Amino acid sequence: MRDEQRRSRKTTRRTPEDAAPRESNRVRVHALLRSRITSLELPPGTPLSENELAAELDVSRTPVREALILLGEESLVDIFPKLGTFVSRISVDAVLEAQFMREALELAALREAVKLAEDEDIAALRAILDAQRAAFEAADDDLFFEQDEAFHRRLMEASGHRTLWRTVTTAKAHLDRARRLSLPLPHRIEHLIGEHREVVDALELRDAARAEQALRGHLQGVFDDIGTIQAERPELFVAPSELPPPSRPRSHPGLRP
Amino acid sequence: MRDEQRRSRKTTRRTPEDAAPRESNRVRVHALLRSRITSLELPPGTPLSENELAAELDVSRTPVREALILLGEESLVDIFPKLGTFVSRISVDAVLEAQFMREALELAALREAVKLAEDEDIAALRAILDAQRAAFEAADDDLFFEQDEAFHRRLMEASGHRTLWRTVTTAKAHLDRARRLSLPLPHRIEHLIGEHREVVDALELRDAARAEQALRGHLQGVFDDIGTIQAERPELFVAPSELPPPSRPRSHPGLRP
DNA sequence: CATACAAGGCTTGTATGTAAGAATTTCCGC
DNA sequence: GCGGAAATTCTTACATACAAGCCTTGTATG
Repeated sequence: MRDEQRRSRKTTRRTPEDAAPRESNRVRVHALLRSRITSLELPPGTPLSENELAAELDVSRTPVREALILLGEESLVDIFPKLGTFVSRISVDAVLEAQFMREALELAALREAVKLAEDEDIAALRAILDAQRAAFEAADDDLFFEQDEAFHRRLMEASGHRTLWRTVTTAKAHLDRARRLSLPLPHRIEHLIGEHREVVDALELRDAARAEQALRGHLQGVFDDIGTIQAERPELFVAPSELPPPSRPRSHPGLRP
Repeated sequence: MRDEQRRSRKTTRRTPEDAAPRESNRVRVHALLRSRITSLELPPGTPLSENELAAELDVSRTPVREALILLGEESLVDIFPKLGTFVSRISVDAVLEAQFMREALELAALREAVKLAEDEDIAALRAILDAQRAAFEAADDDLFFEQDEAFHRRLMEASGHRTLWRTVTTAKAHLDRARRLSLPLPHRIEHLIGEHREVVDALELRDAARAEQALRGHLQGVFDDIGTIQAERPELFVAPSELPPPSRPRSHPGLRP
């Protein structure tokens, strides 16, 4: 199984695809697991065994382990030495910090975007808005989330800060997991799109105060939903300053379909 | 951090030493290298070989490698696959982003601290100020830096955001390396202490506007110094959007005394 | 029946071996 | 002397073997 990776290396010639130095297994595994966690395909509490993941993904333990360490650094998994690794439960503390951080960074960027945004930026944002409405009407949750992410990312790019999105992404992870659960509420969705539009409108008019107010309200509104979710799905959360190491179940639900 | 989570198990007995479950080699190596890099003991451009580090630190390559991957994630080292790993040069882009991020987060926290700070917080901050002045008079650069860090950290704690400091720390890393070089300028130092004091004064008076203005000026001033440093020590910097993989020297200067 | 206890199976942490890329050096043909 | 290919030697990426801790569970013993 694992021998397939050894094939096709001795190439003397270089096809255009080869020019891009195939990303490492560690990066791939990290991206894959991250996606599965933030999409709730792997819900909080799920045990993640290095051995099982290595077998499933057909790589050795090494890149899997390295990916898990990185996820642990993002607090997306909890690693208990000699005991096990688990998808982290959603911590109210972590969500609060993430919300604070996101608000501080996105608002600061917005203040600069008001001064710097070009027509091109406005157009790109409006295009994302349209795509998001289309996703809503098609009831495509995944696509809707993608476009939501794209909107905030593009907004930050308009402020000239490109590398900063990475930091926001890390902070967003815990928020996103909770938000996924709130999507079934259909009235929220249309509201979200309207809030996005208001930000763009204010941005186009170079109205810093209004833009800031609109974005702040938007981010706060998203955050408020989380309280509702916690009441409905308490098992996904962990109370502040309490973190019980989950006992190790023999079965690993959710890993194999 | 994540270490104290293992308390309250089925222990029949626990000696005091056992209570602290000896941190892993990976964590130790990571902390050590990070310290050496931010203190400029390992200057930008220094090659870091997994084998050499493992031999020097008397561990295997595995924890060394994992520590390097984490440092790469923080952009403190650049890993070129199959080529080598090097202490990253100071990127003007990265410094700009770090400065922006730090300013956004610390100012947002300060706005909350004005509302929340207790007498105890003010007293702690003033104590740090005294210690910093003492370090200045003793011409102890390392201690001065420690107290500078302690000041900003304590300020953020006063805002109630404890875990956020970790994020700021990551952002600060690049800034700190540059700032280390500017310390020899003695007139700056006294100025810094004065700026710190002004922040505390405004905080005590609950004067949000003045506190914000003082902290913003302080952070900006620190940043301005970096331009001077870059002119004096260009070899430590890398121009924006240019990243030449450094050729691999046969000797590894600076690693062994 | 209850309980102490040891064995086994899981986990992560660490060490080490193997593969393959990239830069330098060497050496051969001319 | 010079050019270029091959050998050398470094590197990281990956695979795997071993060590040590923790939990479950079967079992013997009171």
